[in-house]
Amino acid sequence: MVSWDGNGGDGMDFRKSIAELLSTRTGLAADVLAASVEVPPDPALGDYAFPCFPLAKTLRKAPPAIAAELAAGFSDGAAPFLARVQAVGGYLNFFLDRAVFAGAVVRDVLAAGERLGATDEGAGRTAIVEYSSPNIAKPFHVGHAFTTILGNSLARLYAHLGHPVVRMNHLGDYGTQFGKLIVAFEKWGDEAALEKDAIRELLRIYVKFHDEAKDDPSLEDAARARFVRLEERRPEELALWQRFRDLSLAEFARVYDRMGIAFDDYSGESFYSDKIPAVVEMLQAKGLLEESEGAQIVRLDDEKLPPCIVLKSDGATIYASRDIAAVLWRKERYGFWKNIYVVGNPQSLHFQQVFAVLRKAGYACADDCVHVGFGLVKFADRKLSTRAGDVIFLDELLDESVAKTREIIDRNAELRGTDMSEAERADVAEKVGIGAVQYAFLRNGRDRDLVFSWEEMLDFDGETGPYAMYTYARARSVLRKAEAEGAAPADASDADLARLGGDEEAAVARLLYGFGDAVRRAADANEPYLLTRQVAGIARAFNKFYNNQSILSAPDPETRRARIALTGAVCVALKTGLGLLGIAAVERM
RNA sequence: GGGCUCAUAGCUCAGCGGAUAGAGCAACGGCCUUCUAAGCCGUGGGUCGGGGGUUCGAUUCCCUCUGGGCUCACCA
Repeated sequence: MVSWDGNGGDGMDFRKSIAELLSTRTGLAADVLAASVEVPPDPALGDYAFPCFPLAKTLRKAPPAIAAELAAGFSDGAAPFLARVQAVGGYLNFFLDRAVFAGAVVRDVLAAGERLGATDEGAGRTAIVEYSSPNIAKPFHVGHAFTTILGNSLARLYAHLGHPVVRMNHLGDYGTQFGKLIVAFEKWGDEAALEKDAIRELLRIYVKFHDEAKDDPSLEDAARARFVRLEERRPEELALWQRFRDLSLAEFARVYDRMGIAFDDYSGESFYSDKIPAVVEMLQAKGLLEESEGAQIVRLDDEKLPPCIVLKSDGATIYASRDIAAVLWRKERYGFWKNIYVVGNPQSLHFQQVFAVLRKAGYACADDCVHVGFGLVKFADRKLSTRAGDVIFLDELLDESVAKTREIIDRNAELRGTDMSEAERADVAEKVGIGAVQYAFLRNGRDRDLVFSWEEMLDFDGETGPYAMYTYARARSVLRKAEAEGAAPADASDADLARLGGDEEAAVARLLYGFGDAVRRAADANEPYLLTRQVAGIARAFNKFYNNQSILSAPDPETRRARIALTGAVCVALKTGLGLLGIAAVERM
């Protein structure tokens, strides 16, 4: 029997077992063979396949002949987990014993529970994930959704793999813009409006400032002067800055709470500001700094990158110097294994420069810094623009989605005659509506630009967040009925589980089996969509099973117990998978 | 102009060098006296941007061209 590790580790590896069987028959190294063992495009062709084409040259035989010969070497009982081995063309196809396979998968998924796919391989290796990082006093719009949702999922994935995780929100809470806000608030600020809706009020006076500054350049000077005083930590300026920051954070927190997102560290730009002089000194001491056009720069010609500006010609710091200081501080504070930046693709060059400067300065940790970029969120016909007022607040988007969900819930409740309370309807609408938005950002690879469309965002048909959540709710509904009749997933015996040999059941089992691998691949590539697809696949396979087979009215008690167990395993996988994407599961919808 | 990135069905996108290129949406046709129809089943739909090359085999790797997007010093 194949060794089996229900926690999703490397134990239950049929590919490896097959490679070992092939190794004894061909004399080739098992790990080399494992690399070429693949999964056929159609399950009817088998569960695994070994292409014999590469052997043709060394064996001086036609691939189909090699496949046929190898197949003959696999007599019945070559391995207990194999039902049969068949040569088709140049391929050697392996069929797993379905009942053994499905039964083993279901048993182990149920045993793993919410630890499905979890490992402790990351123990002692801290992963820092920097994400969201909004600017204080600016609207939190859909453009911020990508980094926030993506980063949240990555943090959860790393934690699932055993890494200590530090979730960092690198707030944009410093700079001349605060001088502007201080000037603008003293001139035109509205106390009541600030208390009521801080960001809208701050945005209003910020826009007002720019309008007025066109006719009155002295405003810009005043703003610079106030920022200098802020840097000197004068009480008056510091108090206003602190207030703007606190009020903004409180508003951000509302959105974060709704999405189940939290941070361990809110050290933003202001925090690193006093750590920059030491960095400049260090670069100077290492002879890396150079003056050019009045600015202090580090040349990166040998890295084939444009020079990195560390100090502006007026001596002020710039975001590159802040980010360099941040890496060094984080290394000292957390001793990170990986320092991950979930920041849009347009900043790719910036991070290359920052990492290159650190490398030149001799810091090995530069190689542990990773920029995880992603595409822009834009409208079909134009860019998202704060200035043009073309923003959709993330809150508004969530509200729309929740409202749409609520309509569907009410309609369905009437149709089905269910007894959902007002409180439950509200709770479910909130979770499903928000899950739909989160899912939309995790459905595809992160590199592509995401064209925002209300229509698509609020379409809950097909492969969407609500689809996966609906499937879970449906499966839970079956289990509740089973429980009411005294049956539970854990009741199934090995003999019962041997009944899971049908096409639909095997398809579900295959996808459940791939769960752990999907989690690891998603983390390795920093691509949560790899897990999203696995979750969607499990949901689709279960729906197909659900529509074609009876669970509670199965033909016999053994099959019924087995199918209840399978349904339980699907619930475990869906809830765990959605959780890793940052999406809540609901019991009814 | 340099760099990065993308180009696959009408639309949005998957596709670790391997079998007949897949999914969802949209379109069309079916399925609620039986476990939730936000579901399931079926049909149609493709010169994988163009051209070379490597390979037993290329949507996948290399080169080149075309066309988008982002970026290239004092905003982040």
